[in-house]
Order: sequence, then C-alpha cells, then structure tokens
Amino acid sequence: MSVTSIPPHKSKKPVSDKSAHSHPKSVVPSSHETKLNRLLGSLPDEDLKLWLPDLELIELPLGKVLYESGDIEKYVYFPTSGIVSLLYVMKNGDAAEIAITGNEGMVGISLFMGGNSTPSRAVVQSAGRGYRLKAQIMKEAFDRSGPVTHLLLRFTQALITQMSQTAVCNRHHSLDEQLCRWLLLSLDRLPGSELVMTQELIANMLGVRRQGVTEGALKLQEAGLIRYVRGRITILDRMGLEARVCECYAVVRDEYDRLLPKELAA
Amino acid sequence: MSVTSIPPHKSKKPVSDKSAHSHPKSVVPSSHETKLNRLLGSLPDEDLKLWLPDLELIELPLGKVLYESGDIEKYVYFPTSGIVSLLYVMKNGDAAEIAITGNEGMVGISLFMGGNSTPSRAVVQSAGRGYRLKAQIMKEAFDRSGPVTHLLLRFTQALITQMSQTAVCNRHHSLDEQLCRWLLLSLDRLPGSELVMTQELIANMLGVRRQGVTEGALKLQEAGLIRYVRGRITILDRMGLEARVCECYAVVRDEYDRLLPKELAA
DNA sequence: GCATATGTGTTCGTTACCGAACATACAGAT
DNA sequence: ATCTGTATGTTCGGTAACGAACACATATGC
Repeated sequence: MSVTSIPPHKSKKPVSDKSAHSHPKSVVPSSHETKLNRLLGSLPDEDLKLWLPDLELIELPLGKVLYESGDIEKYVYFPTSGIVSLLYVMKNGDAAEIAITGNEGMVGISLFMGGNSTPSRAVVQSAGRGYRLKAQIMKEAFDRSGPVTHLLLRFTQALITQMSQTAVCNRHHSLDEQLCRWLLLSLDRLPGSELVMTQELIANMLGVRRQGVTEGALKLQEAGLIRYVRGRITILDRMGLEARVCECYAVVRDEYDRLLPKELAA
Repeated sequence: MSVTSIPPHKSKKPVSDKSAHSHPKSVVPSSHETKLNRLLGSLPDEDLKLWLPDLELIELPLGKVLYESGDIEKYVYFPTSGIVSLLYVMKNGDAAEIAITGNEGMVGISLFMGGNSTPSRAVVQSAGRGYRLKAQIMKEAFDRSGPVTHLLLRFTQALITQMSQTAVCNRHHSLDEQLCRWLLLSLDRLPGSELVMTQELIANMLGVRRQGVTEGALKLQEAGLIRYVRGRITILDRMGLEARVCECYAVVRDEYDRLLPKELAA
C-alpha cells in the first residue's frame, strides 16, 4: 500500500483502502499482546477475559480509513503500535487534524458516548497494528462494568483536552510551533525516534501548505534538531524541540499523564 | 456587576467574581422550572426527584467564573437561560473560546468524565440563571442511573463536536465567517434576537483583535443583517447570517439536534 | 540506464490579520 | 451641562501564511 492512498491536501475525493478494510489480517490475541495497548492493559482481568475471544489483532496500514465522517461505527480500535489521526475534512477538501491516538488509547469513542458516529474521519497516520472489537461487545462492557466505564471516560476526557488545545493552538500559534507540537505528540506515540511521514502529509494533518512545513522543517534541520530524507524524519534533539514548542504540547501531555494509567515498563 | 469583570483580551490576571461565587442567590426549585434546562427536563422523573432537594437555582451574572483552569469542580451547572463559555486562557493572556453551553446542556462534564477538572475556564458570557448541583450527588446519579449516564454522555459528544469544529474553523475560516458562526451559535441559546455583548468581549471569545470584530460587525450592519449600539446587538436577518456563515455552524447545530432530546415546546 | 513518479527547495506577489495609535460617539454621574 | 469612562470607528505599517509556479533531487520500475 502506498502513501498515495491518503488524500492529499485539497483533494476532492477521499480514498479508502477497501481491500484492507474488508479483510484485515486477524490472529488470536494472547493476553500478553493486549498489554501493548495501555487501555487494554489496564482493564481488570475479568473484563479483559470476556473480550479476549472477540479481540482481533489487525494491521493498520498507512492511510487506512477506520471511519469516514458520519459512518456508523461497527468496531472500536485499540492500537498497539502506529498512530491514528482524527481528521475533519471540509466540503472543499481542506482538512484539519483534531486529535491523534496511539497505543495509549482507542478509536471510536462515539460508540459508548451514544452517537455511534462523528462528523470526522479516522485515518492511520503511521502504520502499525491494533485490536479491534465489535461495537456491541464494547457497548455491553461499557454499560456493565464500572472500571471499564471509568477507564474509557478518563481517556475521553484526555482526548477532549487534546481537541481543545488544538483549537487554541490553531488560533494563536505559529506554524513552526505547531509543527513542533505535532512532531512531539507523534513521537510520544511511537517507539523510536523516527517518523515515516512526508511533509505533504504533515501539511494535510495540520491543515497548512506543504511549503510551510518544508520551511519549518528546514529551520529545525538547520538547528540540528531533526534530520529528514524523503519521508523519514529522525528526531536528533528532543529537548531542543521541546524548547521551541508552544505550551500546548505540555498541557496535553500532562493531562494524559494525569488522566490515564501509567505507561507500562518497556 | 459590570462588564469589566471579564478579563479583556491580553489581560494578565483573570478576575473572578468572588462575592457572587461564594453566596449565590438560591431558591427552592419547582419541578416546572427545571424543565427550562433541556437536560434536566429530559431526565426520568425518578432521577429528577432525587435531585430536586439539592438543585439550587442561582444567578449567572455576566462575567461570573464558574471554574478556573485546573479547579476541582465542586458543582455542576445547568443553565436555564444565558450562556456559559468554555475558554482557554494562555500564559500570555491570549484566550480562545472552545465551546459554549446554554440551556441545552450543562457545565462541568469533567466531574463524570473522571478528571474532576479541566485546563479551561468556564465563564458566563451572557447573563442568566441556572441550577447548580453538588458534585457528589451528580456523580452518584451518573454511576447509578443508566438514563442519566446516557443523556449526559450524548451531551458530551455534542460538546466534543463543537470543540472539534472550533478547531477546524480556527484553522481555515475567515474572521467574518467565524463571527457569523459565533453570533448564530449564541443566538440559538438565547430567547430573543438580541445579544448583550460588546465587540471587545466577542473579540476575546474568538481570540482575535477588537478591531477585527468591529470591521466584521460593520459589514454585517451595512448588509442589513444586524444592528448594534454599545453592547447590544440585534439580529435583523437570521437567514442572511446563515448565508454568510461557514459550514461549521450547520455541522454543530445538526449534531446537537441529532444527539440531544428535542427542544420543548416554547 | 532511462523514464517517471514522488519528495523537497525556492521564489513571488497577494491577503488576512496583527499591534499600535488615535478619533469619535454615546451613557451615566455629578 | 459637563465630565469621564466605555464602546466603536479608522488608519497605518508589519508579518505570517497563502496560492501558484517551477527547479531539483532521489527513489522505483522498465
């Protein structure tokens, strides 16, 4: 699957990967692997056991569309690696990222929030894997088990903070600052210090021009903070990035730390 | 209480109305009055009855701060009139509105979401009244009663949509369009066709300059859509505003219609 | 090795919004 | 009737991001 399956900035017709969507690879999950997702890993054993038969481990290839705007959500997704982006696409094709989720969370909150759909698209921004669970099973667990309810709602509040902060950041901060925020938020959800991501795609996520990202990335590279070659960005100096980012990054990171269970030992 | 109690754009130190906050006027609510808030009005009778002894009807004067960023929330608020604005205030004093709530909703979702606080401020943007309820009682009802849970979560999802759309609108739409969005969203939460609101305050909510709002408002006045004099804005042509607004307004309105119980007959 | 697609660098004129400063107009108090 | 504070109108230079266009460089397939 190539990068081109993600609709570029301004493209009129979003393209989803039908083949990947209709027949995802699926294996029987071991209890151990589920721990790779922090929500699944924080569930009480009794709740997790009930889910195990229905948790399907699937690939999340770059560009895969998990939900389209307005879709009734049939599954929820718990990434174990990779990043899923919540993206709002406007009528004219302009887009803007609202929030991202990695292995600290899940995709599909509208299922237990009650709406069963949202006016946004969920698309894989960085390839990985994850579990999916049938809507009905998730719903039953949410209504039945207090711990499940509370865990998921706390995650949802963290997500709300990320969305709010995105709104504020879009209003007040420079493209350069926002680029740093985006790199750091993505980096926090990836194992190494490399992002596989073209500037064109970053621009689409941030809702800005590709040239703007190029200029921003150049500055960061000249400052020795990152290095990149054709879609591979390596972070060289994380502290340097944190020195350039706006306050939005720390607000979001701290809220996630406060609201979600601690990360498991690596 | 004067308008000046709302911190102006760029002010360094937010001011809260301590006197109003510590001794709100309070009366015993009749079951009928609670119907003025659409969430309270949609509760099953048995749940509402349990709340009645603890629901305090209070004034919501312009500028009153219900929560400061990071405050532990001791009460939740159900406006019956007026508008409460969720505002994020940055270190340098710049602010931006994240969402607004009127009598269709409530303020203080972090109570049942689990965080007990948020990194934003809740401030009365248009004076009115509302009920407040002690945190503990709300929490118990949320955990005990399925209908309460589901009603509040659906409202929360609508709020999430408003926040997302604010993020997108901040990114892509002109000040003029955003002004229209703001006027319409506010108008939907007020009884008549008049807003008591200075351009300075609107600017603070939108996170833009006062002059920008002046210019936008002038255009709307010249087009015969609104009329205003010193803090009183009258909407003359609602359809005209809707013709100028960006798609964001309709997305939010439609999501509220979809997710929340229908408005009661007036 | 060559063609082609994809990713990045650079330029240029335009525009929306910014911050600052100041002018005018109306409202309420004395 | 005047004073004073508040709300709105207007101007001006600066700047960050925009859209368009094009150059160049590195992969990939033939």
